Amino acid sequence: MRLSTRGHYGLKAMFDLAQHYGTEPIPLKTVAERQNISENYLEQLIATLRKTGLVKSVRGSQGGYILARDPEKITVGDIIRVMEGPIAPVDCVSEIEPAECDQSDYCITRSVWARVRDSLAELMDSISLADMLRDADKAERERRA
Amino acid sequence: MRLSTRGHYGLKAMFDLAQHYGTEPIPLKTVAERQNISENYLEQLIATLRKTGLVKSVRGSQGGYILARDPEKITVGDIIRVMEGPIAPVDCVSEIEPAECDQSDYCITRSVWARVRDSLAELMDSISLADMLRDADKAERERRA
DNA sequence: TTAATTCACACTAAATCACTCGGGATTAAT
DNA sequence: ATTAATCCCGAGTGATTTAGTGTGAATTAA
Repeated sequence: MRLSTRGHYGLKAMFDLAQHYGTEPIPLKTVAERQNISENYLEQLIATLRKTGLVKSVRGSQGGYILARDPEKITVGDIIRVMEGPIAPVDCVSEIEPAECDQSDYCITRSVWARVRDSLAELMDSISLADMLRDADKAERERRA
Repeated sequence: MRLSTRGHYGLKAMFDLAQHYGTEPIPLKTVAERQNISENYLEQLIATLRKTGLVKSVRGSQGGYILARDPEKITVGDIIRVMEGPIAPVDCVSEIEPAECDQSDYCITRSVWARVRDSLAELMDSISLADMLRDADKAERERRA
């Protein structure tokens, strides 16, 4: 039950952009340095985020990336689905196009994985980037207190 | 967020043994055929289950495998931890020995994955093989009705 | 014109996955 | 005592995925 670095880094990068939402575009290099991710690799990952409409790019000097919409309207689930594919502990309970399975009618393990899938999806869909910003703020205040 | 076949097949095999708990030992061949898993491969997997004390084996002719304890006392979480390792969407929130991370103090994405881990663990620990047997029973009755 | 940047695409070493295979050890049944 | 059924063990393997690197072209602000 692990995420690959795609999802892991993807969320980090999106959170970084959320922390600078509303300002100038952030160059990838900056995000990569701040989040400690290989720039070349992150370039590939953010291409996915751009193609699926989660971020927008500004080309040329002084360019960079910005969130495509308000942090309130982007959830962890959105990002993970884009970076890792549909939520599916096993193929036969994929959110989209569940794989055929010889015994799907009476397979009880399948229903366990469906519950796991739903629980994962519900949790990840309930956390927005804005929620994370608020948590970061709170943690920051507590650290200073 | 996928399980490998280790966890998937592991649970299937354990559920199969649960369905025959209290009778003679079940030969691996039978489990493999019923669950549609390669016998050679399942042999490897069940070795893990035996070494960690979830099943017991009876060697020799008429031998096979039996659950090491009551289905009520074995949870999906027990099986998945044995087959897939500690629950950990990302290494820095592993249930055991979380990997060091340069920014663990203030990393908000980390706290997201900790919540995901806890939610996964709570759900999987709450489902026992006995629960699954009851569900199977219920489904069976409904199918006949 | 230059420097900073995104964008596209090809490549790759290492790890993991999902097995197969061969053969030895143990034991019930005959 | 022999046979057949079974567990047990370790080695090997092809395919896929992972986590990158590298090269160079296109775009644009300064």
